[in-house]
Order: sequence, then structure tokens, then C-alpha cells
Amino acid sequence: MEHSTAYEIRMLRAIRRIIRAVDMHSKKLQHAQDITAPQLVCLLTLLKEGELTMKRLSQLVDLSPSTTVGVVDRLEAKSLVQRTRSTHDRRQVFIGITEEGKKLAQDAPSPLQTRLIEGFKQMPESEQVAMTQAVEKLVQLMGAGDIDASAMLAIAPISENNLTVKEEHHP
Amino acid sequence: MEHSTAYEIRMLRAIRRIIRAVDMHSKKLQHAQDITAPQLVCLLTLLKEGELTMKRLSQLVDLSPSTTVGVVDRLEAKSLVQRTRSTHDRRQVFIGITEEGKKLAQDAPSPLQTRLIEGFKQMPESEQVAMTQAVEKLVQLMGAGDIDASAMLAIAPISENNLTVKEEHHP
DNA sequence: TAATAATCATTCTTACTCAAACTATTGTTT
DNA sequence: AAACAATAGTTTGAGTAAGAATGATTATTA
Repeated sequence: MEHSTAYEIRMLRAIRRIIRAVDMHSKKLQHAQDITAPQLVCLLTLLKEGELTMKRLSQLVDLSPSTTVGVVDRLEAKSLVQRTRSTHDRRQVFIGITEEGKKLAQDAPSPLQTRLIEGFKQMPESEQVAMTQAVEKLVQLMGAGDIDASAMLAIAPISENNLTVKEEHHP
Repeated sequence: MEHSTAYEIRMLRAIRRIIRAVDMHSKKLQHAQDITAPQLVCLLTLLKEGELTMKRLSQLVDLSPSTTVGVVDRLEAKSLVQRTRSTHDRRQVFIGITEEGKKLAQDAPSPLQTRLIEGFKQMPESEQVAMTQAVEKLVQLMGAGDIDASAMLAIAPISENNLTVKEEHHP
């Protein structure tokens, strides 16, 4: 095991636990609200952005198109979204949220665990920043940072300066 | 969206990207080495620990028993591990690594991405510590911290002070 | 214009993941 | 000993995930 350092192993284990916790929370959501985390994330994205093509939606939720098709299928089966073929470019399909979907999305719990949210809020903001940046740095190291520009703009610019905490008002 | 702060959204997105990066790396591994990350993690655990019951293995690799069964099935199909029913307690099944499995495990790449490993090594150790602790703190917040005691002891205690980085020497 | 390339959504296959239900076995109670 | 509970492994069902292949459509090139 000469290719692994101690921190690497800890990191790997931590990542594994995060994945598991996310999945288990999703399963709980499914049981209680009849909707899973990926489904809810898609629905919230559609609520916020309006009609989207499959490709654009898959980019926004960080899923491959083939996966997103399945998620949308399940949402459509529950009448939470609907598909409309574009007339201009008939390859495209617009996915829109229904009234029923809006209702569900608006009073659904956060796709992130309440436990995490509560703990997060109780941390001093400096720690929130540090933690978020550490995780984002991890993402960058993993090469998962090939993000489209618009998404980067939608997210507050990440710089070292942010470590010195400022009050931040978001509209 | 009043239940979400800006950092929460960033965090959620970051987690999604990590999950995706891990999965994609596993798919690459599968293509190149005919073994996936979960399979390799199980194999490495068996190499290190020797024969294990299904329950113990699932605990060590942070997977549910039902999931672990599937992974072991696939490893067994490739003759990398074998099952032996216990004679003392015939409910138990011991899972052992085969010679073929040992060979593969010994010169297999790390289940963690080389890209991450390289980037990680090039960071100053203080940053490695900070990052690992931040991620572990996240795990704790997610309630994925119901870990067996030995694992907890192996991990340095996480306190707020640790986030403001100090040099740390570990034996 | 015809052939070719690129794009979008989709289907198919393989694998991972968990909870819940099920089987077999062992331990405990009455 | 019979009834009951507990435990270990497994099967089943639903969902997530990605890549490869496919079909339809649009854009580009010869």
C-alpha cells in the first residue's frame, strides 16, 4: 500500500460516507414525500429556471443526459413535469414544471439534510466559508471542475479574500 | 427557497460533483482494469484483514450488507474471492481473497483518483490536514459519524481550532 | 444538391445502492 | 421440547449512474 498516504485513506473513507449519507437521505425523502433527492433537485431547477431542454437541465444538475432522462421520466409519470417538443428544432424537447409540480417543489424540504443545514448554520460563518472552500477545492482536485461559465457566475466568485468574512446579502 | 443559504447551495453542488467524479473514475477503472472502485476497496480490505464475514466486510467498507453481497458476487464470479461456510455457526460465511485476487490487488491503482492524489501530495501538509478535517467535519454534520470506535480513534479529534491550520506531525 | 458531420433525446446494458422481505440457523423462554 | 426472538446472509424492487449504440433532425461540406 505504498501508493496511499494516511490522509488519502481518511479522505477516501470520508467521501464514501458522504455518498452514503446523501443516498440514505434521498431514500428517506422518497419514503416520506414520494420524491427522491435527484428528482427534487431537477424539479427545483425547473421551478427556478423555467422550461429547459434535457441537455441544459442535465448540465445544471450535474448529471449525464442519459441519467436525467430517467429522472424526468419518473417526474413525468407523477405529473410533476411535462415534455413539449420544440417546433423550431425538433430534436429538442422542452421540460416544464406543472402546477402540481410547483406546489410540491415550493413546500418540499431541502434536498440537503436538515441535520447538515442546522449544523452548518450554527457554525461561525468563517468556518462555513472555510469548509465550503475546502470541499470545492476537493472538487477541483478531482477534476470535476469543468463547469460551464454561467454556472460559475451564478455562484459567488471564490477567492482567498472570501476567507476574511464579510456580511453577504443575497437578493 | 428561503430554506437555503448561498453556501448550502454551493455545498450541495460540490457534493454532487464529488459523487459524480468518484463514479466516473470507477467506470474508467472498470474499463481499464476490469474492476470497479467498490470491488477494489473490498478486495484491498480482504487483502489487509484476511478472511471476513459479510457483515464485518460491509462495516469496514461502509456499505450496507445487501450492497456488499452484490459486490462480492461479482468478485467471486471473477475468482478473485471465495466464500466458505462456517462450520461453527452455519449462518456465517467467510469471504477470503484468492491468489488471483491478491495479485490483482497488489498492483492495482489506488481506488482514489491519481489526479486527486497528485494534487493532494503537492499541497502543503497543513492544507492537507485542513482539507481532510473539513471533509470529515462535513461527514460528522451529515450524521454519517456512527462509526465504530477504532476508526474514530484513528482519526485525530476534530475541533474548531484545527480549522485554523497548524503544522501537525503524525507518527 | 448529396454526402457527411454534428447534435439532441432516447434506449440498452452493467453496476451500484438501500430498505424491506425472506430463509436458514442459533439462542432464549416458557 | 415447543415457541419465540435474534442473527447472518441473501433476494427483490426501485432508483441512480454512466457509457455505448440508435434514431431523428439539423448543420456543414464537397
